[in-house]
Order: sequence, then structure tokens, then C-alpha cells
Amino acid sequence: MSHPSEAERARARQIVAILRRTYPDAKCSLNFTTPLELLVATILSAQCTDERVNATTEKLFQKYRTAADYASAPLEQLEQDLKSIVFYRNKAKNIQAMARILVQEHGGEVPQGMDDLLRLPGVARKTANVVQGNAFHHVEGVVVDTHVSRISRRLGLTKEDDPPKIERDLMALLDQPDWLDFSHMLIYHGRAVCKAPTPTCPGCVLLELCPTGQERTNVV
DNA sequence: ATCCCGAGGG
DNA sequence: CCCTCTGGAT
Repeated sequence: MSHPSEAERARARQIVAILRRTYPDAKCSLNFTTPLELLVATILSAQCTDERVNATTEKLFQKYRTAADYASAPLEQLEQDLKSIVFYRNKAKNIQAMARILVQEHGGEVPQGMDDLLRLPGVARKTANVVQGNAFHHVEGVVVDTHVSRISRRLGLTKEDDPPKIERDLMALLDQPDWLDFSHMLIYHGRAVCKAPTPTCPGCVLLELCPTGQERTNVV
């Protein structure tokens, strides 16, 4: 899949066009006003709904305004402030370690480069792509979360299982200007229609272009 | 492959 | 009690 045919790229463009008509306002669902806020929110969003993250960060961002605030807080205090988020101990530890690197190596700011972002604890390609795309309007890759992985596989856009490999397939298949929106639209689609256990294929706007949907609706 | 480990809904 | 929500590090 690293060298998709022109037919495969054309099919991908059709999928993007339909998604754009269906989800014209798709965007990042995390609330943030600065790159630091988005970075913290995205770390918190692992295995957790954006709604729950937003409910937590509403208070969190009033208390922690700078990287130094996270860096200097007692870890137990930060843990308590993240208590309602799943994996809160890991996330508190990662956010504090991340903030200390921002203070010590980046003047308290969030770095824009992929390599610098990936060196931060709790940050892998998904989080780095979210921050680059939504805070810096700089798109180097495709955001591949569980929704993007699942739906890309169902649509036959990739056969891979490993998120970095899925990302490589999608980067080869999609036009770069579509990368960020593609993920946002699939995330909306995944929440509303193409759900993990039980996709509601009848009525899906992508049914005609989806091998999995064809299979499911023919059997049932 | 396993660990991390909360909240809301049925 | 069980399932759903939905990444990163070791």
C-alpha cells in the first residue's frame, strides 16, 4: 500500500468529498486557547472522551496557566486535579515531566518540530500531529487515533494494524491539504455512525464506497 | 503482550 | 456487574 494506484487515490478523494459534505464543520473537539492547553488536553484524551477532558480542563487551565505551573506543582496535587480522568497517575506524571522539559529546553513554550514533540513524555505521533495541526497549523502527518484506524481499515484504505503503518498508508493515499480534516471527519463519523462494535451501515453516507458496509448489509 | 485504571449507561 | 469511551510506555 505504500504506492497506491491512481484509482485508489481517486476513491480516497471521493470519500473525502462525501465526508466534507456530511461533516462540513468537523474540527478538534478539545477546548483550548494556547498550544500548551492543547498539548495537555491531548495527553489527557488518551482512552478518554473529549467531553470528559473538557470538563476537567475547564478548571485545570484556570489553575495551571504556564508550563512552570505544572513543573513546580506537587505531583500529588496534580494527580488530585486529574482524578476524574482515566490513567490519571500516568498522565499527571507525564504532564509534569513534559512541562519540566518545556521549561528547561524550550523556554516554557511548546516546540513546533516533530522530533522535539516526540521526545516529550506521553507524546507519540497521534498527539504530536494533533498539536502541530490544530495549534500551529503545520501538518506533517495524519492523526491516527482509534477511530481513524478502525474506519480506514473498514473502508479498505489500509490493511495495517499498527498506527504508524496506517499513517504511512494514509499519507500516500490522501492529498496533504486533506490530512487534518480527514481525521477530524472520521472521528465525527466514528462517534456517530461507524462505531467500534456496531456500525450503523444502513444509511451510512459511505456505504457504496465501503467494502465492510457492503458485506454487512448484504448478509443482514 | 501487558499495564495504566475513571465515569456514565444498561 | 458488564460494556463503552478510545493512547502511550515498557
